[in-house]
Amino acid sequence: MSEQFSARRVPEGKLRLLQAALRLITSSRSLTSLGIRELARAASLNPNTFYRHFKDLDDFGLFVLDYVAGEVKQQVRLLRQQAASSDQAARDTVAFVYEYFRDNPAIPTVAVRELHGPSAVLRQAIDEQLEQAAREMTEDTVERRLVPDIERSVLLDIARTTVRYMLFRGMDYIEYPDQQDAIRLETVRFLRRQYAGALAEQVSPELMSRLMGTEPG
Amino acid sequence: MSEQFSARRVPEGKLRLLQAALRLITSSRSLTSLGIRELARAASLNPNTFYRHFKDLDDFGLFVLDYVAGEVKQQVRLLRQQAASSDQAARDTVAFVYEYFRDNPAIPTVAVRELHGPSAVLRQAIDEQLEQAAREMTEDTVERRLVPDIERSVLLDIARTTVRYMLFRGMDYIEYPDQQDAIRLETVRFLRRQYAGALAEQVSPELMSRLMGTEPG
DNA sequence: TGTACATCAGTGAACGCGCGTTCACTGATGTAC
DNA sequence: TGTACATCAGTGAACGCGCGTTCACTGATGTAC
Repeated sequence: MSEQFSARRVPEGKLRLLQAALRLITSSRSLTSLGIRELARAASLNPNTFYRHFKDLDDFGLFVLDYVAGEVKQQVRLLRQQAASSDQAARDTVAFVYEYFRDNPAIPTVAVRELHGPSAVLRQAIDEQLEQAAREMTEDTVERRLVPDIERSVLLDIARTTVRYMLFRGMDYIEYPDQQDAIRLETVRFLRRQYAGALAEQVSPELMSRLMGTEPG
Repeated sequence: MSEQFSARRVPEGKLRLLQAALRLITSSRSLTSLGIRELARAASLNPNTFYRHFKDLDDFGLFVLDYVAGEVKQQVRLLRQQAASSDQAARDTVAFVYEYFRDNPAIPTVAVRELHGPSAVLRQAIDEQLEQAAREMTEDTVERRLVPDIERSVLLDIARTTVRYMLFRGMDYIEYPDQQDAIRLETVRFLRRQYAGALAEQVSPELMSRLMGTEPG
């Protein structure tokens, strides 16, 4: 029903190329290394159809990334709604994200591969996405008072690290299904350790400094 | 002088191909996506010379990785010698590693790109390298009593995370020279926060748990 | 409501090019006697 | 010590193939009057 409108707006071929890219990425290719003919073949289309919708592969790459960003944004909204309605523990949030990765493996895969990949344009696009995710996570932590009394800049710092941590752990989560419990557990421990450390340093920075052989700050 | 022996053993062409690969990787390519003719061209060699030394590109990839691993091993030995002779702070260790990355950008680049890249063989090889680095770091921390009273398994966990953290921050360190001070500082903070967190949790795990909404562990 | 025309999303054939790989050859170095 | 031969590291030409890209065409959908 509602398909009628959206399906008419986005042409069949464009959609098929997008889906083919996501499939190819998941089965161990990197977005940057895909070819036009390879994509067309995987989408059962004439190679030429590519040019009906995209200028070149960079153009296509950004389109795929845009789609992925949209999906993630939607998922984050969902996550925050759930978090607001119940008092969800960090553990559940972690589980939620990893389950999402497992069900949509193309998303963390493309992110992790292009984050340090050869294309500067894609790198920056991914970086902005991660920065936004970190900001959302910080907001969330503050609003829900999960960890009181930690400076906002420190929270943001932790969020940035955590987002990247979960991204690369997400790849393990997808690849080794038998380790999923362990990965979730380690992730929660990582998060706790970070917040605990931030708290401890606020309580007695000079003790920590002596311990680590560095100046406070 | 000492060159005579090693230079005779490793043929000119093989060396030139290796160097070409490191150069190409640094200037924004990924090891997996290099071509035989591309390598030969960059090394000013006949394409066919490649086959005198390598079976195929996978074979070559492993050779490059072996070389990189050797370089890193040597560097780690150097680092530990320096650390043993002076009582070097974490800050200096961090600086040392980042300077090394900046002077040898191909090393972190190839590691970060192939760690989650399409080739399972290379992924595993990199993973083993990182695991070894984490073990060395843990050894070091214990021997030098940098952070007393933290369980060894927790130290290893922190080391693993730190190695990966420094790898991807290393990419920023190379790419944005004006942010080098900031990156070093953030890295030290990250390290401190981890150790501080581990300590805090050992001191009062139940407080932390209540704070984070998770069971201890 | 019907008709004429434009636009859009697709196909198919063809192009020139760079790729990986093979074969035949060369000159230098190492080894046996 | 000299000579004959094998091995090694390189070159050059040629192959067939898949690639990106272009041109000409088609049928369906949207729009103007």
